[in-house]
Amino acid sequence: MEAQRSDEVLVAGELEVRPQDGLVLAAGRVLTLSVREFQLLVALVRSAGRIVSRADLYEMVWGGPLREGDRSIDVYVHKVRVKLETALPQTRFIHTHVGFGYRFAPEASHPLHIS
Amino acid sequence: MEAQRSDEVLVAGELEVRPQDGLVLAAGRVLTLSVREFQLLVALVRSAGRIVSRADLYEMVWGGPLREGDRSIDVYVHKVRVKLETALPQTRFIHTHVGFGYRFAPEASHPLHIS
DNA sequence: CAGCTCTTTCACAGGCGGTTCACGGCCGTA
DNA sequence: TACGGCCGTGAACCGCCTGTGAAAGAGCTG
Repeated sequence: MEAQRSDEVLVAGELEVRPQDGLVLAAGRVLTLSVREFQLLVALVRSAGRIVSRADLYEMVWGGPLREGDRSIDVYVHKVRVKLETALPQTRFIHTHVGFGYRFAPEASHPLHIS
Repeated sequence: MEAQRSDEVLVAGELEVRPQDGLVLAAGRVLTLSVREFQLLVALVRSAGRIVSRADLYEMVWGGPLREGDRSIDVYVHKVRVKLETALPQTRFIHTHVGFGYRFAPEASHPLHIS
């Protein structure tokens, strides 16, 4: 059963998402996202820590099966990344796992140099 | 608390594998593996403690008979070993049994009684 | 209808990953 | 010692996946 979500607040690092209000706060300041961008972010945040396949992500946000050759997800991931990056440059939120999908998790942008 | 049933989690020492999420955690930190590397690791972990022949391993991961002269398994065992070793230097996970195959089991890298 | 924003599609490029090769070390055996 | 099977390992080849800017299409507002 679903949890009571009328006052759901998702927090990830400096990021705060309020699904029912259509509101995103980055370090306390309002982030302006389009509908699709917002839906995608919510889907990712709700799956935080796990890798979500493109097919599942598409199903969650667009509500249908991902068609062959559809790149919408890539484009929107990019758009959301740009906005998150602009607002919180020191943190990376959306991680690509080639062949698997995307994983949402706040991590430092500049981990100690790997040599 | 949330009850998640299909959430199989394989644990071996500091290593944690979540087959359905495509996720591997080493000492709590995300380990990035390619699809093949991940499949191979899952196959090995599911056979933990037993020696698995190359033929069986190939069958499990590649889904077909191992062809004469195919070295893919050796290459991928090496790749996985390198990543596990990098993340958890103090433990050896994949052991070679010459002429038989590989065995997965977390064991200390440096037996202290040998000088 | 005009103009705007949002969404989707297109095209190109770079990088990643799967497979195969090649070389070398180790270990039995003749 | 010489040979051959088995395995470790670095690297090349090449196709596919993903990032990304831009164009085209769809929808909203006045």
